[in-house]
Amino acid sequence: MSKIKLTFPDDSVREFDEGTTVQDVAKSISTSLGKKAVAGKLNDTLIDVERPISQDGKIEIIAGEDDEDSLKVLRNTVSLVFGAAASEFKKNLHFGEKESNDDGFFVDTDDKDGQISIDELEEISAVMHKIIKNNDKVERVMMDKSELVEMFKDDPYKSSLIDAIESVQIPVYKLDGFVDFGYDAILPSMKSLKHFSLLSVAGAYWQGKSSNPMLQRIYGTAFYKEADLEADAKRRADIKERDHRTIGRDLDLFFVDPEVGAGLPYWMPNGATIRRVIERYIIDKEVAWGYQHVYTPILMNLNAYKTSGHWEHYREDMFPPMDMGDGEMLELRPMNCPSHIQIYNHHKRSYRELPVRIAELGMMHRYEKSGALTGLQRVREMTLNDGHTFVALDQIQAEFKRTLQLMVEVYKDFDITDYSFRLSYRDPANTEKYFDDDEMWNKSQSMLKGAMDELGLKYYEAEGEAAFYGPKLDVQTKTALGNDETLSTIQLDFMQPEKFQLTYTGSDGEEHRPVMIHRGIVSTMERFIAYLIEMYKGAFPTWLAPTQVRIIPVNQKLHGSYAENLLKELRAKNIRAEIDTRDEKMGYKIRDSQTMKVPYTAVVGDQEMADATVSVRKYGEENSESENLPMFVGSVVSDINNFSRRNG
RNA sequence: GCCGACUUAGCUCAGUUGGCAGAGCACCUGUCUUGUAAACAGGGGGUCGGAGGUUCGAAUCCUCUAGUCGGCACCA
Repeated sequence: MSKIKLTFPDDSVREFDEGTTVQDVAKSISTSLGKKAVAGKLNDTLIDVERPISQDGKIEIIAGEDDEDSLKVLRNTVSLVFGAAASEFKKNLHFGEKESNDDGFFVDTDDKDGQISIDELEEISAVMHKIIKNNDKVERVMMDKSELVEMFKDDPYKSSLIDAIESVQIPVYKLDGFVDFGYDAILPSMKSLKHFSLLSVAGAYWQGKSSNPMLQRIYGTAFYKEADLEADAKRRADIKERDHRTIGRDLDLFFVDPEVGAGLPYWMPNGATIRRVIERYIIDKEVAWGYQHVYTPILMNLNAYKTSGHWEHYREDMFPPMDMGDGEMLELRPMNCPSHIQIYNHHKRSYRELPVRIAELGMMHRYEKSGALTGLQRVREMTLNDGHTFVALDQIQAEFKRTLQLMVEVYKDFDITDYSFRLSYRDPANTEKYFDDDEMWNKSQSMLKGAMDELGLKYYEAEGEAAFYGPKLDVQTKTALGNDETLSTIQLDFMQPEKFQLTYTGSDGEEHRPVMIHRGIVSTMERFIAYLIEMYKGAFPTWLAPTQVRIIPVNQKLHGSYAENLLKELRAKNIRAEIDTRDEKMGYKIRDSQTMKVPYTAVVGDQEMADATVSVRKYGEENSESENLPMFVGSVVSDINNFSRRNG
């Protein structure tokens, strides 16, 4: 028998017989590892413990209870058991795609006789527990693709999945008469399968295409330890507390009223204050960085959007045009770029002016599909912190870097650290969605990539995520619910300058075509504030908090004027302060101030009046401290001025 | 837009087999004059998302419609 060489994580190399399994390898290291091994990783690919290894390579034994890989194997196994249980429960059930990941697992199902309902999950769970109790082993066989094709010839989904598999021999798992394939690894024993739960039912398109039929997706999760499963359930429940819609209501920041328009948010005074602070901040910042801030109309003649390409490529997301009756068609703008092009075009431009940086808090309207609307995260009216820089070809790189620098600086002020860079390219298989110019796309995509490489920044690439006019660098974050969303974006656009025939006069006296860089730093006010609400869990840092100081007089009659005096001093320093004059007990007012997450609660009574102090309680702290008046005012001012960062 | 669930007072939610719409918080009034997370009492407030239907009778059953939520698809 021939030998193979396996390299272990510590770089040691050992020889094994060809056809040895992960199980054998684990046992050869120690008996206990042999027992604990749940899977192996051969050249970084997860494989089953019983899969024979027939080639040299890097090997790793997966034997943990809380690492990503072993959880994935566990969840694979639970989803196999789900398949067995569900097909016992419903006789004509078909299965689509499935996945296990660090959040849990899902299985897509389809049943012409009636879909699985949320109420049936409990019954299916019971069947699963029964299967787990009665079976101690999943049967593993290698099958020829042709055999499998025959076996599943009546199942359109499985047939299609088999079709997509390239190898001739396919590992197949059998459990209780249920046959399935497509798992990288399954647990060797059913012993550790107890702690799972089926979470929810949702629709999902077959193979992710909206033109395909919709299947029922069952979500679930599983852990090795009961405590982990409980902790996960708690985590899922806690997410609601972070949800910007919940906090938005509790702190009276904004509302969306379906009666007056879905996706059209109303900003209450508290939310409006946060927004105003951010708007002032970003305008000041951008002006300091050489942007010229403008105001442009939210309505524009439809012809401009025909010229820009929006009408051709973006119409689905636009509100229908208004027919003014005399041949004039007006359009609610979905983007600000054509407006800023008008600003650029209003004067004849020289190379000496470039880069020309035009910025605006631009209100725009997009007809988002009803199912996409979510609180402030996806709305139909939004105000974008928009900016368009018009540059010469040889200025692209420098301007791109400069914009990124601005972004990083702003993120620091907001303490945003959890994000990743995504280079968004067009989908080469679906080019009709995009402006048609292969050379332009290749050029601009490689320019973006080159700039990122040069900066040494980590990023990932995504096809099909580009704007219709050009590729983008997107800054990706996660919402409280764990969904990916784009916060900031920098986009390269060779198309619109062409369409609008933009020019500048070069040093050679000739007319040249500029390139546009679109960028949004603090996103739309709606999405950005939704993000901040979730990130801060509603406890805004002092510089952003709607109310920065709440003053509570112990007795309105005795301490009211002292409180008024304090209020006057705070407001003289532009601090957003208020007095709680309600006829309530102190404990009630303290509680309310904490619930509303006010950064500073200042209690004033006899003691404070006598010493010219305030009793200050910071948000989230249980103790209060006595501070003299000027010291307190000074500390709030410095807190605001350094963006409430702890280390100045 | 698609699949599923849901929609009862400003908010969170009860409401049995179809039989006089409820609670807590909030709001208003009064009493209490308050020392660091909810004082006490009383009061007002709902065409039960909207439209149609079944029924002697509908918050409850059926149909349509709008919206919300969880996903999917689409996206700042």
